[in-house]
Amino acid sequence: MLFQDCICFSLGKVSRQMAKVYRDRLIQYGISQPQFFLLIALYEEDDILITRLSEKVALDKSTLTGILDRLERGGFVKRVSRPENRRSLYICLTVKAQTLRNDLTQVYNETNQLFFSRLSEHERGVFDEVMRKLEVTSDD
Amino acid sequence: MLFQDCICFSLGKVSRQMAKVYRDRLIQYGISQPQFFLLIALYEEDDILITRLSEKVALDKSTLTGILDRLERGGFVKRVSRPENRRSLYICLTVKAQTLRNDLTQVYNETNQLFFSRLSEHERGVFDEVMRKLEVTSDD
DNA sequence: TGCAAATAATTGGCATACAAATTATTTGCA
DNA sequence: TGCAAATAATTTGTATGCCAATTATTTGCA
Repeated sequence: MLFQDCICFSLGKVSRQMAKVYRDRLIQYGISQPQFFLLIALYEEDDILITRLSEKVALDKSTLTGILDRLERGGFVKRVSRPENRRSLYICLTVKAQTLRNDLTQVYNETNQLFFSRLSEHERGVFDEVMRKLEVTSDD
Repeated sequence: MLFQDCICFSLGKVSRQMAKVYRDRLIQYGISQPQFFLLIALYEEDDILITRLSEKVALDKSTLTGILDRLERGGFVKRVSRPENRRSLYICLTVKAQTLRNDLTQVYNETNQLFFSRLSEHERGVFDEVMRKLEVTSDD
């Protein structure tokens, strides 16, 4: 089988290329693409547990620790501890992040639209279905 | 737009999940998924320049430096310098890597087949076309 | 021919990304 | 009630992955 025919390689390649498009558009805001996706996830659902956030963005909790460190250092989020359960930490958007909400949401929509618009209605439907079918759950 | 509808997020998520499937199957050979893909690319075309290899696998040359370091340390490849051009380095598979060729090619084909088989003939065609359309060249 | 520009690869710096181990806290059951 | 098991997050270690800068070599042109 030719190298280019590998689904995993193909997905990874396009994924990296697309990430760069986001990177270039996010430089002005001082955040990376993974940090950006976390903020978008938090715009959708603020004040949530790290474990919940890690499920949402499909990244290991230990990966989030680092990204959240940098987002917190940049003043975009805060780790909030509540007395009910001192084990858990809630991630909350700061005023700074709220202020950027419109801007970042626009980058989010426009960039996705940039790629989305290359596909026909039919292709979009099939693509979604294919992504759903390729998702890995608990099997090999 | 809902978070899950972002093409880039969707691609990255599935890409990471699929990488894990390869990872689990490669543990026994002592190589990582990126190292594996490099070897597969070399099985297809051995004795090639690093620059050529980096185009083939769509990774930055500086990224390859590290992966090749580890492959070389593991005895899978060698950096070969030729007198015609002392700037260039050719990457060559070792006997050890050649010996593993059948095994690794089988992992490569079987794992891809695992995912490929989840799609219908039509979906495969559309998927290829979509990946082609989403590739980023020199535009935003 | 000589030297600036181009090319090939590496280095250094930073940010993911995951797995295994660890810490702190809470649960649940004997 | 007490303590083992479960849970939440972090830490540690290793490996990507990219970019900008650097080193070494080769090209090409004035």
